[in-house]
Amino acid sequence: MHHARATLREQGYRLTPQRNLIWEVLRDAGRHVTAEEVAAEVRRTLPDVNVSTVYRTLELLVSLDLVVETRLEGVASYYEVSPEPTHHHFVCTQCGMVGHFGDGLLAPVHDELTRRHGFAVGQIQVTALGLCRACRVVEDAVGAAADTGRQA
Amino acid sequence: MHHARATLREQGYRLTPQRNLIWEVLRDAGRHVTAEEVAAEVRRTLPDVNVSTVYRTLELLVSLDLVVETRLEGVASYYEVSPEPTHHHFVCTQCGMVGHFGDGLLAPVHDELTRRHGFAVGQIQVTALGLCRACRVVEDAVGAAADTGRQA
DNA sequence: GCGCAACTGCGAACGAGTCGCAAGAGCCAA
DNA sequence: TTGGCTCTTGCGACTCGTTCGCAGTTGCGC
Ligand SMILES: [Zn+2]
Ligand SMILES: [Zn+2]
Ligand SMILES: [Zn+2]
Ligand SMILES: [Zn+2]
Repeated sequence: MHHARATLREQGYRLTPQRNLIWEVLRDAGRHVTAEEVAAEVRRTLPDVNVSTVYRTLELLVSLDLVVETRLEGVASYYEVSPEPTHHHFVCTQCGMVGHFGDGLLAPVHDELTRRHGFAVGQIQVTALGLCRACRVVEDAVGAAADTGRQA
Repeated sequence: MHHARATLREQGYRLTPQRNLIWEVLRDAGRHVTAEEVAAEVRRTLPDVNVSTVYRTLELLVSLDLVVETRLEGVASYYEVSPEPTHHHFVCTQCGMVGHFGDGLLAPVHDELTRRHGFAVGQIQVTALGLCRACRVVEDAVGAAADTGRQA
């Protein structure tokens, strides 16, 4: 288990029931959750916890490197307990499935930016959008019949 | 120069002053601009053009592959006249400079997703955040003296 | 236990983007 | 040239994720 509580205390932050609970929810979720999802889950125990508290706490946890935030295009940010190795995401535009792949695959990018452009890479955000295996099957089946996918 | 007008007409879309102007602004900008920036520039000529028209037109131009839209984490989308080969961006968090790098560097990612995960990649969004060469120099100079960068 | 700064809840505000609708205007055909 | 059909536009209201200010509450060092 992470030492979120310890880290908070060490840094001089107060240990409140809200923070405790938000951390636990996040840790037990074991997947990518939005702030709203966290709030919903948290409220099953503490019904009066406000979204702003959730946002503030998530921001705090992120600043302490206990949680990582991933913003994918346009939609809500996703939060997850800091995973050991840096990773990136691929998201199925059909069913919403989120998958991971390692940062190592981006080595050529790091290289190019560093060597050719003298750019000091802070973080790289990569999100691949597409269709997961399951949805691809469905798509194929459906696509065989209908193809009126044009919009005026 | 692109044939936006021709393309529009060919596809049966009407050629309105708004669309014309929005296209010109985008083409003459020669860089990444947000919808709001486009709107502001457009209104210097046609003061009554509404944001929704700008959004609708940008969406249309994107659908015709005349313009590409790039969403970077959290902030507004930015638009640019379609560049020849697919490319991605690196953004200086200090001065806002935006650079490009080719899609080829992501080949390993494409491979991994396709082969290992059976994922049909639609598009990949990559944005590297960091410091450009120029800002790195400044940073170094400043960093030597002050280092009270902690927030409570 | 006390007190005060840190924290929370609340509600209002934000900013990007979308939508429905009625008025306006391309474009084609006559 | 003139209809006039339909695509477009402007407008205003709305959404949704997120942030903010403030007044009231509470953790925690004393
Ligand atoms: Zn799927
Ligand atoms: Zn993840
Ligand atoms: Zn810079
Ligand atoms: Zn670009």
